[in-house]
Amino acid sequence: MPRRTFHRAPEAERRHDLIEATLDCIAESGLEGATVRQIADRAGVTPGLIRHYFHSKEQILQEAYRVVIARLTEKASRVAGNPDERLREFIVINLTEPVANSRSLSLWASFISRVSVDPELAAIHREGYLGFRDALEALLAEFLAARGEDASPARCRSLSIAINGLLDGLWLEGCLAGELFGESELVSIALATVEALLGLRLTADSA
Amino acid sequence: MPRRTFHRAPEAERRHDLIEATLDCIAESGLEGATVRQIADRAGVTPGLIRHYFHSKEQILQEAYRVVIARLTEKASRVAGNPDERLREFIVINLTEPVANSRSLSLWASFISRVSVDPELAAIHREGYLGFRDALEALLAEFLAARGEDASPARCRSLSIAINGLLDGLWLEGCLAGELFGESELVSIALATVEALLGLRLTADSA
DNA sequence: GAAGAAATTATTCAAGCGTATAATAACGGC
DNA sequence: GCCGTTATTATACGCTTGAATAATTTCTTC
Repeated sequence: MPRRTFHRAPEAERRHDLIEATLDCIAESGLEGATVRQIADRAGVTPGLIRHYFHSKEQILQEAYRVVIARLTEKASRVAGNPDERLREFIVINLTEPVANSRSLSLWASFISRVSVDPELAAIHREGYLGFRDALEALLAEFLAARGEDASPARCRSLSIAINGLLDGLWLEGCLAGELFGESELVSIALATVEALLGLRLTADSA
Repeated sequence: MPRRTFHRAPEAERRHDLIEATLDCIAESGLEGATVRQIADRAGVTPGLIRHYFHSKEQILQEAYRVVIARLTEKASRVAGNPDERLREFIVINLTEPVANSRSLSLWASFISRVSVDPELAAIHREGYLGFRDALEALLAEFLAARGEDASPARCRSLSIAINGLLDGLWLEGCLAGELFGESELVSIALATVEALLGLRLTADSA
């Protein structure tokens, strides 16, 4: 019985493939479906190889979580334009594809359920979360200042907590049961709510 | 070696104890920590007994999820008083103990991550979720009507989606990192946001 | 093209899993 | 106070899990 043939891949590529395979497994059948054997299978390698690149299964899960968080936050950190457009864009991005879809939620929820158990995951989580809220707070401060409104730290903090909560909640609902909402209904609701909260219009064309 | 002694418990009590033990295990170490043996251990019985009361491990998890959802929603469904007070109370309840704490989140997140995998859990979830949103929508309609405001179905729907999202998100943040927020800070923020959204004050003393 | 390094496979292990079945002890009815 | 019912324990089975180790193939370098 001949050994199966294989090719040696660059370390970065192999690690990337293994993490992608891990995410696929989790998205498809949850954390308990992400066994070393399943992951290896999907990546087209044998189980032993995983432990050649990662100390343990825990470690590959941690690195996979970093990737998930990065994808959930990177898009939003790259908004461009004037303060109006940036704030508006931030809201839209977080409530539409590819940030908002059922796969994202599956991944997020799977990891969240381990955050309270695994301190390492908790650290990764907090870092991503605080970064997200800080970005939103900066956006708000900038926006309010440009409009000549009160941009005091206390107010920005309150507003960013509220808007962050709103976005989280709507994102969750949209991912969980997107078919219950009309096309871009959640985006409209989010924009209207933020406008009511700020007492200002978010013009789409304020260039 | 003598057999260990035991006492025969009424069916309802034993089922209740087994489900509580299941929730304890999940809250403490996640779904993968809730093994038949661990659950039995914590309930002070032997593993075999679990299958005397539940067809399978899947079934005990489903019933445990029903309990979790019931606890997250039952408190809010029992608000009393005039429309003002009821809406206000609904908000407060959902952002304070015992609905909002890290244990609730652990349980919720553990199950949510299985909702996309197990159709039976998905059904249980949807039922609880829709009930919650309907309750909120009814509360809103009542409140707006009492104030003589526009209480059209379309408006109530939009508002309830927004407020539901806000509450979900703030609940999540509070549970995940309660120490980042001041005492009742999230409640204040939620109330202020809802007031801005409705364009009305939620007086605490409008009896 | 031979040699050496190391990436990859193959195989094995002990532990833990959910489940099944048989033995037994507790309790209610008589 | 015995007796039948059945809740509960005890034991065992087959399977999967994460991990460890040894064998082998690939690729680079000279």
